[in-house]
Amino acid sequence: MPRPRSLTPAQLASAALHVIDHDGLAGLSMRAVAQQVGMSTMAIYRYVDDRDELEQHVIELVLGAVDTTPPTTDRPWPERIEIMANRVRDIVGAHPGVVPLIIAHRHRSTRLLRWSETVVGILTEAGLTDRERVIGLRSLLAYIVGAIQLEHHGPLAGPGTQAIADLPPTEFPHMSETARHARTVNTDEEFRGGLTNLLRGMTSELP
Amino acid sequence: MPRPRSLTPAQLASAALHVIDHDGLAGLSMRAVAQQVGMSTMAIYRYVDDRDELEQHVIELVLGAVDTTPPTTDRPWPERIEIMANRVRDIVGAHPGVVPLIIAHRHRSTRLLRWSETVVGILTEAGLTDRERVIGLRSLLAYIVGAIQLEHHGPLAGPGTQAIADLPPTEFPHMSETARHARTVNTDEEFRGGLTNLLRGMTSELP
DNA sequence: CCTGTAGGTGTACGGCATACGCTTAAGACG
DNA sequence: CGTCTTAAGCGTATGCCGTACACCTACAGG
Repeated sequence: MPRPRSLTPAQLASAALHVIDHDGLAGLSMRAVAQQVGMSTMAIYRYVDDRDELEQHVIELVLGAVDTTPPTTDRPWPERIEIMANRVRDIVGAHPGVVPLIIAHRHRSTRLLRWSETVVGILTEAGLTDRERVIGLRSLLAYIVGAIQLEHHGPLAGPGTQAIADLPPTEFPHMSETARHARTVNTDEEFRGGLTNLLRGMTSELP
Repeated sequence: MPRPRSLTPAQLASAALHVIDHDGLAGLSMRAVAQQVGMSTMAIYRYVDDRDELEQHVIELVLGAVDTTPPTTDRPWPERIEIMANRVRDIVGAHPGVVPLIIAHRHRSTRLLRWSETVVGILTEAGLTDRERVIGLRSLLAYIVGAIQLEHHGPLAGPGTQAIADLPPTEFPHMSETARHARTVNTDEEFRGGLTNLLRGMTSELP
């Protein structure tokens, strides 16, 4: 009976994500999204209650692309966890601006819960105790979230490294030395290296 | 010759921190800080160029309380790293609102650089290679930053756990099971557990 | 006491989220 | 085909925000 909507919710979320990818999270505003979809600012409010809800749709759009099905069980479990971690990093890394949104809205994302479900499943198969699973899931999340943020907010291998390399070597001997080597470690190796350490620590708890 | 300032920069930063502790990072505004110090909004600009600089002063105030001197060397190096990590967590955890600021301004904080200098020093004494030190420092930072954020933005042991425990057990069997046990792991144990795993992984790289 | 300088203030502008009320497009029904 | 109903979409206004700019003024040096 009434006038039909001219936009799907997915189109709206996609427009908001486009704004973020293009102008960063700081560029995200109801006005900018409205312009992106070619509507007035207030028209957006026919689709979402407020900005917060728009953000939720954006992260659901992004995380919706993460494959949450368990990897094949013919590999050792740390490798399977690594696959799960990389799936998140690959998707989220393509949209670094949304990282703060994911942290803020994380407990409301069914997609992330499903990812966690799969991860805990792998940890259970691996034989970890209840307590070890709690700590394992949390520390994986903490590491992944922290690593993605640091990577996309001035990576150590990047312009930040230059600033560190320029530190007075007398006051910061180790840091200026480390910065020299940091350039030779790319971000993939860095992420993988830290994750491997974390997993190795979890493994060594086992009998 | 001119009129003297009626505020020290430290007093200003402290006022801003008070606002953050009281109303969260979202409550931080030039107007709010001005009211806190009993001055007009624009008076703040006699002390800082812009909001960004005010934020830098806040994190320097917070991180300034972190002891960056190397711990006594009579303990094994992973314990010394743990001491360093706990020093940051204790201070920053008391002001969770500033965590996003620390991430944003981290490469400009001399205090955090000094902390890193000490940590890398310990890793060097431990015998890690250049490459391992780069990865070690970065993964420690990533873990600490991520863990503090998760902890103060809906901890798994806390109200967020209830939401997870209420998930349909048929769809999320592992998560609802894990949530039941999560309540018995307090945040200190959680942080310590993940850190221990990470350090164990780094240790096992050694000969 | 006078005066130059910098500290502090008031006002104003453009941008933000969003409440509210209006106009209008278009499917449903006669 | 005409009309009616209902939500879609829009314009305006309010109260936040950071901050530019012009102004007044307290005070240390002379």
